[in-house]
Amino acid sequence: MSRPITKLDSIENTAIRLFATKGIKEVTIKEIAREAGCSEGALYRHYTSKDELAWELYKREVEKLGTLLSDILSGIGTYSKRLKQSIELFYTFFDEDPKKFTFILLSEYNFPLESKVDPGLNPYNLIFKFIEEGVKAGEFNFKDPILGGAMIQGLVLHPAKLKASGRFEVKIKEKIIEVVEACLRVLKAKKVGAKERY
Amino acid sequence: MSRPITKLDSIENTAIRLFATKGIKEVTIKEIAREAGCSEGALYRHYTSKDELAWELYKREVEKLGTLLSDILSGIGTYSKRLKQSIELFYTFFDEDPKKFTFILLSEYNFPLESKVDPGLNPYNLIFKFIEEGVKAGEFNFKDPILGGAMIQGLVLHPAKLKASGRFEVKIKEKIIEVVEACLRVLKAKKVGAKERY
Amino acid sequence: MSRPITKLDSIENTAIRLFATKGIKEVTIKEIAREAGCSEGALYRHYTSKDELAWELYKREVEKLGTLLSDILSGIGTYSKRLKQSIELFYTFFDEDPKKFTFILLSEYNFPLESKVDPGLNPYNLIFKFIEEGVKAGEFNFKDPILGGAMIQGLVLHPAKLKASGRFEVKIKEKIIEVVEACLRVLKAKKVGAKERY
Amino acid sequence: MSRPITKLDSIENTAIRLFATKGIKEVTIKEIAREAGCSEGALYRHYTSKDELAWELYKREVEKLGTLLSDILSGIGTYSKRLKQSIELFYTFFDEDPKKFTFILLSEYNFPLESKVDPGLNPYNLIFKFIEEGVKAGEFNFKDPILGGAMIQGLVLHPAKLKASGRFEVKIKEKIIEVVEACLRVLKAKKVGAKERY
DNA sequence: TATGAATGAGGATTCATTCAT
DNA sequence: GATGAATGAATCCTCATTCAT
Repeated sequence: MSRPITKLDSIENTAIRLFATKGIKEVTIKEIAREAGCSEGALYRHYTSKDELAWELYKREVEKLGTLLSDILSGIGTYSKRLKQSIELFYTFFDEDPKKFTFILLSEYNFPLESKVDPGLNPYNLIFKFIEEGVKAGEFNFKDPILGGAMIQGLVLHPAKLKASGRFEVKIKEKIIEVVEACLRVLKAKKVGAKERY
Repeated sequence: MSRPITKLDSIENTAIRLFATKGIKEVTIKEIAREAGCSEGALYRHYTSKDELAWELYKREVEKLGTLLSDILSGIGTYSKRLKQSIELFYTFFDEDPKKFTFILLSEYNFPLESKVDPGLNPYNLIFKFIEEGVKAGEFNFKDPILGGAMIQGLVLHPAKLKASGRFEVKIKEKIIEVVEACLRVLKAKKVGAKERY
Repeated sequence: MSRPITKLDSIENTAIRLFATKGIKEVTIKEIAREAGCSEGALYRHYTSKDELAWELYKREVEKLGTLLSDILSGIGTYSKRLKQSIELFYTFFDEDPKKFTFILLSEYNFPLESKVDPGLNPYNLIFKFIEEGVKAGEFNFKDPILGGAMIQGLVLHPAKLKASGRFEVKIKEKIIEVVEACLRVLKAKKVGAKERY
Repeated sequence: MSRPITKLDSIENTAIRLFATKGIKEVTIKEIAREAGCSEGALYRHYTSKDELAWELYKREVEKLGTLLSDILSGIGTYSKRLKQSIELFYTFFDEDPKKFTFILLSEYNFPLESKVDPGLNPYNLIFKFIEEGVKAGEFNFKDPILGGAMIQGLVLHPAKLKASGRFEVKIKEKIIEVVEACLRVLKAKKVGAKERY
């Protein structure tokens, strides 16, 4: 299903792997063509430029993730349960290809501001909306849902990013429970008196 | 105080601003020279290459932040208090120059692996060590301090990063209390039964 | 036969002509490209750098000459005869392209010391070996064959070099007999009493 | 006498040493200034450009050698004796500074054709004239004195050049007698029958 | 007068893109 | 359609020369 079947698949798999591993600027058309086993000119049959190629592949992967995420977040069950399923999704995605994961989740800034992923499939948007709904539904207890969403995103993604960069040696999937618990503490816990805290 | 005073200051301020805004690869020597109001050759009086320029500026800024952070984390008071002060530091630093902040905290991967910031001033290292100590001291209650550190880092930095990218419209400093509380919930809260959670 | 046939031939003929005429450092890639009627980038399809281009052309020409010389020197006939044939070879080679001739025979010092022509095709080496053999065989009568070889080399090449530099107006091939005779006098003549000489 | 006394001397000695060792193009003004212990600007007080500096130093050294050579060649004694003295002069000059020697005697082609050493002090010219006179005087027996001069020049200089390039391991001064004898054989010996030769 | 920072034209090289085959 | 040689603009960097101090 995810194996290269056509020549186009092969090009795209090669390209996204290279982009994710080395960064867009560091990958040359020649290199993609060589590793994909096609000519340089062939790439221009499907994409009008290297930048478009990078953007389209990025967008597709983001939206692929966004589709899965959307299915989970709009599913049934408590918000907490769906949050947990989302984190499992992220970390599964991460384990399949850590470099690609960070490319997808951390390189939006590589593209021009006018390039936009479908907002209904933008993982960040989806999480914001989800947290907001959870708060409205009374399951999450958080004053500023946007801030909450941002924090949850960082809390979940940063350990993966550190691992991908080689600075954090763990099996990321073994940490799912702890990460989920941390999220829920952030989102659900009753306020504690300031005195108690410091 | 933060205004360019000498020509070298001007070059460096310009360069780091451009690097932070567009990414290192996207900035040309010509562009730095033009915006700094000097010749291209002048850059090579102080730095042997564009890459060295980028690395030195990056390293300097990281270590500047690391020094301040180290002072706070090794200071007196409870771990919670010092954590709060650290977050205030980050968000102050962020407000001074949001683009620079994300450049400093998110671009280590732009540099060759052998380039290393002084480990005693590496903000990530410092936070890991601090959380670990807090756990040992019994003030933080967390099984895996490395994971805890990674989550805290993401939780604090991601809202700032989103703001810098224009996707999150808040005054980041107004959120300090909420962010601190979230961190403490992650690090201190008693375990809750699984049943209660989902 | 010596006309450019392919584009690569044209590049190489142009390059070696320019290198020989002006010196490697004085020739620019732009200039080679313009005179060869191709783009600058085209040069890099065949050679990884200007220096490699220069070295490869130099090496090829030296070894071409070395091959012909080797055939002659290892041929049949007296040493004197083979010496004569060698000088005919040099001067024929010279007449084809005087600038190239001096480039080949006088520019070894332009290249890094670790760059080495195949020693079995190095004209200087070949001549040294030949003179040494001629002395051993008793046909040449010379105490120090290395010195003898060096003198013979200078004696033969210097007239050509002067002519190439425009300071010596003769048909170099018309001088073959005189040059051969001079060589043989150096290599064969009985010693003369010192008194008689001065 | 040849020690640096003034700052200008120091600059010039440094410059010619560097030019002779590395080649003109490979030497930078900065390098000369640094090694001579003066500023870059200072060089322009005495010379209008680097090329002029190189040319003036070259010219001076050639003419210095030319002056000594002229004294010898126009001196008294047989032509053979004066030839011997000339060779002693060359090899003494060589031993003092082999790199400079080759620079002086083999780099005329580095300069524009319109740059000319005083013809009365040009070593090549002097030798040509000397051989010609020796032939006219009946002491040398050579049909084409220009060719003879060219051969003698090569015969004498080439061993030195090889030594300077590291390809010929001898004490060059110990070879004076053999070189002189070789020259005289070239210039004086009676013709030998062709039959006898080959 | 001496300095050396600053200049900027010029050089080698890269690489996205085109297009003849 | 597919190829990959050719293009040449754009990039980093060098260094002779100038000139403010």
